[in-house]
Amino acid sequence: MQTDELHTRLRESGLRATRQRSAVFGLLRDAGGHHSVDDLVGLLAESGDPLSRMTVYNVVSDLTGAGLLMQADVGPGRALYEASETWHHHFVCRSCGIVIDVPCARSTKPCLETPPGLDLSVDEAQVIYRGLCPACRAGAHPLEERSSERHT
Amino acid sequence: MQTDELHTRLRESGLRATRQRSAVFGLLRDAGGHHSVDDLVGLLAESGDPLSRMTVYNVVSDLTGAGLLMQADVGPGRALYEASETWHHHFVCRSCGIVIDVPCARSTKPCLETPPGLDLSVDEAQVIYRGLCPACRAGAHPLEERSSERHT
DNA sequence: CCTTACACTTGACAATGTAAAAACAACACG
DNA sequence: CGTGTTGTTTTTACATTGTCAAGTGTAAGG
Repeated sequence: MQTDELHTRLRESGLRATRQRSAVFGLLRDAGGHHSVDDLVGLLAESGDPLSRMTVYNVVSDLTGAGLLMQADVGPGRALYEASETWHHHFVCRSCGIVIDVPCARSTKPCLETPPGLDLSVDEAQVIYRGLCPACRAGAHPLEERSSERHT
Repeated sequence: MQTDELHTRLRESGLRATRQRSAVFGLLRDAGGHHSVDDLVGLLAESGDPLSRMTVYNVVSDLTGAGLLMQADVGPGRALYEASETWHHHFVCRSCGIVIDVPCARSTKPCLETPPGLDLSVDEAQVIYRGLCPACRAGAHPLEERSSERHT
């Protein structure tokens, strides 16, 4: 992850290549995973390049609009961002909350269509899988008992 | 939607039948649609039965845990609740933000499985469809221009 | 009725996201 | 290589959403 390559990627996407954008984009690509804005602010401060919270909000918004980042749909609450190249979905553990990427069967978007009869133009369909991760299923993190889930 | 029926539904689900729980449950069933907690607080105040914000948080949490309500996955931000009986997904308009129910092809949960090779026990899969609703596609609400969506 | 466990309320607080204006920097151009 | 324009970053203040803890109230079984 060279500075020059980040610069080029930003310019190619029609954005000005600023130090702050390179820092956020590079961090998300190098660290991988899913990160909230405040998460990124903390990581950047640790790495010796502190950015204001507002700047990180601006940067992730701009980079997401340009397609360089994507917002991970993991339910209500804080927004998570990641730098993956390929479209995929997410598994969220009900017990520990860990987020695990799930490959998408189709490589093109949208990977699912709405049933016929609805006059909706879908350009993207993101799936949230919920359940227990291997560790929690093994009883490693019995933080919350969720017996009596009575969903139909 | 009789008071007695609400009372019975609550008791059947193992919950105490309080005025507040009946009010929230009845409102969501009668009004339909997807509502945030503050939304509900406002509607209840208008209807002459004001409840504290904390109470509404507690009630929707209890009723969701009992399976009487479900949380609608519509992306990061505020949580939305609804009283639908059948499992379904949601379409979210990128322009106006309207949420439209989308029937689920399978009636049993989970309606989607993760690809093989991942050791995950999925009990639920919820899909978020994004795109433009008919009104916005017709140019009725051109609030945001989102040209140059460059997702891979 | 009366008791008791559970629910509701209140007030303060934490976390997350947004708005507006001034200081600053990228980069196209000469 | 300077320089001006335009977009970016920063700061400060604030709005929204959700949580915690302690005290009061009430549903429901005996």
